[in-house]
Amino acid sequence: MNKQQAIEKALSNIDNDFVKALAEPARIQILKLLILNGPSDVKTLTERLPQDRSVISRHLAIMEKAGLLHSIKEGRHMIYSVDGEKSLKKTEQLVEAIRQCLRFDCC
Amino acid sequence: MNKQQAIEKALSNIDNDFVKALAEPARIQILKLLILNGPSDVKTLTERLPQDRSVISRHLAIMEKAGLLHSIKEGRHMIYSVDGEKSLKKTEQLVEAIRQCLRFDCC
DNA sequence: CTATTATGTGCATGCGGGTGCACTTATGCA
DNA sequence: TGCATAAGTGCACCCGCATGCACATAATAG
Repeated sequence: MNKQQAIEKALSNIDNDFVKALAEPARIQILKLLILNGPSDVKTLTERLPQDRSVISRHLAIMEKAGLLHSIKEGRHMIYSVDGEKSLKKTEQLVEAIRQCLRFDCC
Repeated sequence: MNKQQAIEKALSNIDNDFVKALAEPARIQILKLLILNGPSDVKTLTERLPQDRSVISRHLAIMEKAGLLHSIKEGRHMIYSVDGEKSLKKTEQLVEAIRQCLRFDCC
């Protein structure tokens, strides 16, 4: 594998959806609440955030798709919680991508 | 320091400008070219990318402000290159923020 | 069975930001 | 001293997306 292929491979590990999910302050606030209070339903989160319930619902969907959260249905309630394992894995994958690239940068 | 303060402190280490800089595919392409070909001026980068020169110039400014790149002026040319040290530092700061948060998530 | 509650989704709106053109500024060259 | 080249910036345009309202769907309570 040549240099260009190696760099492309490393950069392809930067999950754009994951990074975009982290790039929105409102979503970081949701993350904070979920970590602070544990698994929560949409209504509870909405009561502690300025945005409309529908907005929170959409943010949660984005974050779940990105691998930050997972959800379970409990009757009428959707309980969202941090997917710690997958989040950490994705984050470390990001660091590794950057590391691999920087390894080429000096040569 | 209580739990909420600890989480807020950890999350405040998520540099929004840095994450946003990584969240744009066009900027990842620029990063790729800089790693592959080493320090380059704006014109050279533009010749290998579909966007207008002014667009590339603005992306470079954003990336420099985010800590991904640094630049030196050489006559008429602005030479941009990857700031490996700072990039890696910022990335690891991001992982550490996530790690600290997840530490609270289970308890 | 009906009313209420929780959630998701279609739609319209506004804003941030990526994009390109034209212009300006700075620097090197003849 | 002109002239060409490199880079940054003001401006306009447009797209993506966050936001909120209204409506639809699902599920529980009475």
